Amino acid sequence: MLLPLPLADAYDYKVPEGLYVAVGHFVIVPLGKRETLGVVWGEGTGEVAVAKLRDIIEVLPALPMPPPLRRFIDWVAAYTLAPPGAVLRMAMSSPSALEAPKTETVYQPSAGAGDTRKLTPARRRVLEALSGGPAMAAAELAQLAGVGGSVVKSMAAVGLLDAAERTVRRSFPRPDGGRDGPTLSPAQKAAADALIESVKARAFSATLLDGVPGAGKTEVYFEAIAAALSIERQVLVLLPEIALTAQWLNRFEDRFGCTPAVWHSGLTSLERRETWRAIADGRIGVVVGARSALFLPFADLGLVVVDEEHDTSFKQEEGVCYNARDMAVVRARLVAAPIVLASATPSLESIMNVASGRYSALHLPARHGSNQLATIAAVDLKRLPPERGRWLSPPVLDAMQTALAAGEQTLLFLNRRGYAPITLCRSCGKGIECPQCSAWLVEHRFRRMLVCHHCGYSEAPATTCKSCGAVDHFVACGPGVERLAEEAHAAFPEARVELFTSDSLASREEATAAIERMIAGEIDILIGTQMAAKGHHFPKLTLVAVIDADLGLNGGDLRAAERTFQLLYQVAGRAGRHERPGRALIQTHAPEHPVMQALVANDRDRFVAAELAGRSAAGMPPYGRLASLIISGPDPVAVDNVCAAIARNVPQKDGITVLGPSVAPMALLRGRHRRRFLLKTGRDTAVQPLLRAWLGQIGLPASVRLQIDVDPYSFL
DNA sequence: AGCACGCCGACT
DNA sequence: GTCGGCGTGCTC
Repeated sequence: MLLPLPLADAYDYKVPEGLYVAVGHFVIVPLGKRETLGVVWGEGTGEVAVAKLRDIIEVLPALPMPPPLRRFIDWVAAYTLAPPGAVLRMAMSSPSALEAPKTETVYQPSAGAGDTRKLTPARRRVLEALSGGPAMAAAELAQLAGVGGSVVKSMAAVGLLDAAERTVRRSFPRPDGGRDGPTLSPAQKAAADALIESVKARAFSATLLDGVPGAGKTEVYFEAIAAALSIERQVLVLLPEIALTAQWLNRFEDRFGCTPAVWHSGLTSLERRETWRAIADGRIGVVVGARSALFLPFADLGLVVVDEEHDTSFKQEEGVCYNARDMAVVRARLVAAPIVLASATPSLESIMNVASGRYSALHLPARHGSNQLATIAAVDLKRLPPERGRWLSPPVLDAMQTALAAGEQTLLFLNRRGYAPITLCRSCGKGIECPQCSAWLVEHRFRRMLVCHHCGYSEAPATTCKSCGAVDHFVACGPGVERLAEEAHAAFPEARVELFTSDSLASREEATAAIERMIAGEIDILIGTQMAAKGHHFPKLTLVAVIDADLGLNGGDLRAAERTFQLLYQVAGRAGRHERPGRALIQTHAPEHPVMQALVANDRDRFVAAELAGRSAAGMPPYGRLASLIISGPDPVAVDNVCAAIARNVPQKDGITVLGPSVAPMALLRGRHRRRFLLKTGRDTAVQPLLRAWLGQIGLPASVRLQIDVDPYSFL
């Protein structure tokens, strides 16, 4: 029995006499003093004395967990070294879906109701209302026939109507794969045909769908979705949470006649339950969701699509550390279905997988005429700096002026929430820090708060410095989006300026409304964090200015250059996607940096080649493998003791390097002191057995946690 | 993850 | 005197 708890192993239970239990059944079992849900995982281990075993209480009236999902959970647990129960937990996110669905009583004419002449007019109308149609609930039937509820009841009592119980289920519209799609370019058509073939093959295959922004990747994989629908198999589309927008759903609806089922953290428990059930019994054809949708109990999954496959938000870094893009490939393999990975800037991992033949690739060239890529230019901040205390350089201000005069829109991109990233005391020079993390508190001027972006701690802005007692000596340092909005207002008082960040737009609805205002041309200057960079089409947007392109490049992160390139390439792709030519201006202190050079030359291949060469030389992914261990706890001494024990057992083998223990980036997070080890191996070394052997014996005091992250992404 | 057990500060 | 804070440990 696997319980959805972070226990090391499955638990054994007895099957009471007369209870039928099979592998995959959802059950309720006793655990200590409480009862918990579980899934029958196998015959039992026999490791616990039979006398100690307790009885299964109940088998739940739900469809058993499909075998491929069980195998997937085991696979993910083994790969990530997470307890299997912790992975199961992600696959049981809607426990109420396992309970018996609600039923209602519905009525049909009985066999003996043939002769209607002797009936009262009211009774006759009831039978007419039912004639030829489906059975109906009493209230609905009474209303349709224009009679009181008692008429229906009495007819049932005298045998004119047969009563039956029917489960109440939310209905989901079925996307129609048979509708005509848009006219595809020859290249799109060829790619779509290849994907349709792989769907029809009902076998595992992985395909990278690679094309510049606006090349029409979505239309191409929509054809694969249509093919899966036509053979009655289910489709899972994974999108970064941020890209699951009304715009995407509208495109889907235009193609398939209805919106797909969605799965994300914002669903109500009712929506989760109904969606979960309909996926399990196959009534839902297409689910689009964030990474957690990987663990849904598909009855017959026939196609997986991961859009924006390079996006770092697919990587979960808390609890069970996994990359949904990589696990999606495994999920597809276990159900023998094709997977499509789509991106304008594929990850180096995927590019390598294509080179090695594990994935095939389909390339979409830019479509002539309709979508020209923006011209990209770097602005050298050393030569053309903004005024002191300002962040918009003269070339950017000029371009904004021109765009405004032409009635066109500008996007100012800055990946920094709040007013200013640091608040310093001019008297003693100290910055205001979070008490629980090694991070600066960020001023949010509109909310009148200082906020830690790592743990959520906040405090009211004070006038007195905690370090030196100076009064009113604080000064905001550096730019945040709020400050940029202030500057844009000052420079263009007549322009309509709006902020687009997770702070200014509290809900999905507000974000949608802001996007609509932008599309309608009601905004002249949009100022946003990466929320604004992903997945939107703004037809009147012709200028994108990247305020601080160097932001992602500092900090010694392995993937910094790759991430910066992907983000800036995406942002630049926002400009001029319709008839008007777009411009992207990238403010940087390092115009000579290979990332900037590749961007300006619009040469992705050159960037990829340079980056791959560097990774290869360093033995880093995708040429080598990494695992990170984070040891954390409130007491630094206890943390160091555990680190010492881990360091004593470091595996000694050729081709294995262990770095650490070192103070982890974010040395203090939510009040926990953090240390880190980094394990580096060759590409064909399996790191899991190594880590198991190494860390298996280490005893951990309860307050110290060891988190293993196989294939870490950010090193922060 | 719960839920209990257990050992030290402010209260009816 | 106790009510209760959450650190530690166990659950087939």
